[in-house]
Amino acid sequence: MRLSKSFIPTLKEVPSEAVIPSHILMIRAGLVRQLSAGIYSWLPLGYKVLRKVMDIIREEMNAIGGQEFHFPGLNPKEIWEQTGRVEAFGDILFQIKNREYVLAPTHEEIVAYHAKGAIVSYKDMPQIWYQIQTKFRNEPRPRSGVIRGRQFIMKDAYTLDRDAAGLDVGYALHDKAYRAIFDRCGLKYFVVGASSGAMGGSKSEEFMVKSEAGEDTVAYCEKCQYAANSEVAQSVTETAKHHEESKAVYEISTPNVKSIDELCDFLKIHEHETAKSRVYMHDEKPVLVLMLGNDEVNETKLTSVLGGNVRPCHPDELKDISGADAGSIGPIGFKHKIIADTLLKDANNMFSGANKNDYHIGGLDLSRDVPNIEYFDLRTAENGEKCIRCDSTLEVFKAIELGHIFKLGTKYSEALGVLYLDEHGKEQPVVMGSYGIGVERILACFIEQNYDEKGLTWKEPLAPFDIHLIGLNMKNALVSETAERLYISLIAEGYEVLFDDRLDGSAGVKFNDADLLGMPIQVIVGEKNLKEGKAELKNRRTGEKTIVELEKLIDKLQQPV
RNA sequence: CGGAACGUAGCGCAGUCCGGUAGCGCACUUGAAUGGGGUUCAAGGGGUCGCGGGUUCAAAUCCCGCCGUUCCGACCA
Repeated sequence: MRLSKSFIPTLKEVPSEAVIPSHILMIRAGLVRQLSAGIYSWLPLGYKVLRKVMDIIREEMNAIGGQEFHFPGLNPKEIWEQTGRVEAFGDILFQIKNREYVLAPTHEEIVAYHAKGAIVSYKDMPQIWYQIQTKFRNEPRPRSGVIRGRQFIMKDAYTLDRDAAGLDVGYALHDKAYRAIFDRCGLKYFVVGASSGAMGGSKSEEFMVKSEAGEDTVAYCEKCQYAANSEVAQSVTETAKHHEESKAVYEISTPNVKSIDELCDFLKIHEHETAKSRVYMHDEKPVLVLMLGNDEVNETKLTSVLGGNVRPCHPDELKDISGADAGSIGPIGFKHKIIADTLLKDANNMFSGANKNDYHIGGLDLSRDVPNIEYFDLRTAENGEKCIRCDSTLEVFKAIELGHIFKLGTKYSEALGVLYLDEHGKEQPVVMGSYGIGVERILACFIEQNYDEKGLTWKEPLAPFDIHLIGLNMKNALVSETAERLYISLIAEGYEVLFDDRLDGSAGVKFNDADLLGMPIQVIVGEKNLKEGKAELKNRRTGEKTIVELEKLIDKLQQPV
């Protein structure tokens, strides 16, 4: 493709609305342009890469027996009401104003709708249905460019099976296909076991890419590949000590001491000699949660331990419940349920709040002084702690969710009446799985992992072009004739070539554009080398330059770099 | 939804405090020079100063309301 005739608007300056590297570079290299918050237009160069990603996805989905559909983005609201998801999605669901339609944020309902009455026998299954299509979600806060948008392209797949065993097979196939897709795209990723969440299924796994721009926090063990969302991640760390001699409880005057740090300073003690108190409302009944030292309560873990609704108490509720304000609350004399983190199990000689403002207690022995205490894992794993599986060191970092595979079960088939007859003539609900990939996120993540100070650094198979051919001074007849000839023969060799044939534009402009656009190989044709019948090859990634005789250029390209 | 910032030419920004006929750099057009790392010179074109209202002889500038964009947080099947 000739640059002189292409719409590839590059930007020298950093657009002010972009913050993360992939977003900045996607705009600067003319891949995308923003239309509105969380809504992007794909420009020709960006869409070319996106098509390559989609082709890889199609190949791998077809390889596991997937059949490609194209479902409508506009859906009748009625179907969404039947599964209760108009309410479940709430404000995230876009609703059309002048007709009873919604813009589909996902397609479980539509898949179930088409399966109903068409998948009627156990002989009709298994089925793998997928599509690559635009989804709409009214995100309250779009961010990070294409990574979190109000409109985005998703590959979503659905399996229809007769039973759980069939679902296991479909699930495993998708796991395999997803690994193949992300491997082929050249991404460094890892797989995280996720909580089943509100979708109502059993097992789910997330495919994640480490990134500062991520919205999930995960704990990861390099050695044994243990990976978990920090909402559920566990770790091994030092427990509170149990001393031989258990002191009696005594009260200490601690004026203006509120935090654990202040208490440790004031009493000259270690943080692991203290038990921090947090009060939550569990279905409108107070619960005291004790944590070791400064550990924070992991509210996801707390909620799954207690069940029901859990929220932190408001500051003005605390005095009524405990007799003291935050900073002086403790287990002794607390009249409601008390639970503690496992690190505190059987701890004694501990310091904690006295349920009396400006007082703390010492000599706390949890098993002696708190009769009905129960212990659970309630803390959040932190960077540098030990892996629960292999005792190696855990790394905790932010990550972007690229894909999610999910065992749905029969929630949608039951709600919409998608039933089949088994070999005994008995009516059964179809068992579903759903599997998503953020197509644009693949591209954004690839860029997050592949760029330098000059710009993008593509590699096969996502590179929009194999070769960026630069004719330096195209007003020079020899240069332009040679470059034109090279352009034709490179294409004849089967390369995808972007040809900078612009008549104006100095060498510096062309070099910088080529580095910004980041094709793997640059072929540079200029007067200097042409005098000796040579041209230059440059490896964009390594910056390595080689001067080659024109006749040998194509041979040289075919050698591994 | 809570907190904060910003909105002036295609892009990046100054001007706003302290009201008085809208500026800079890049990009663009024309001409010339240059031609291996964003080169140089000259001449140009392009702006309802986000929108609406108010104060004033006079508003990009002060006041009120709205909209938009971004960041932090909450939310995230």
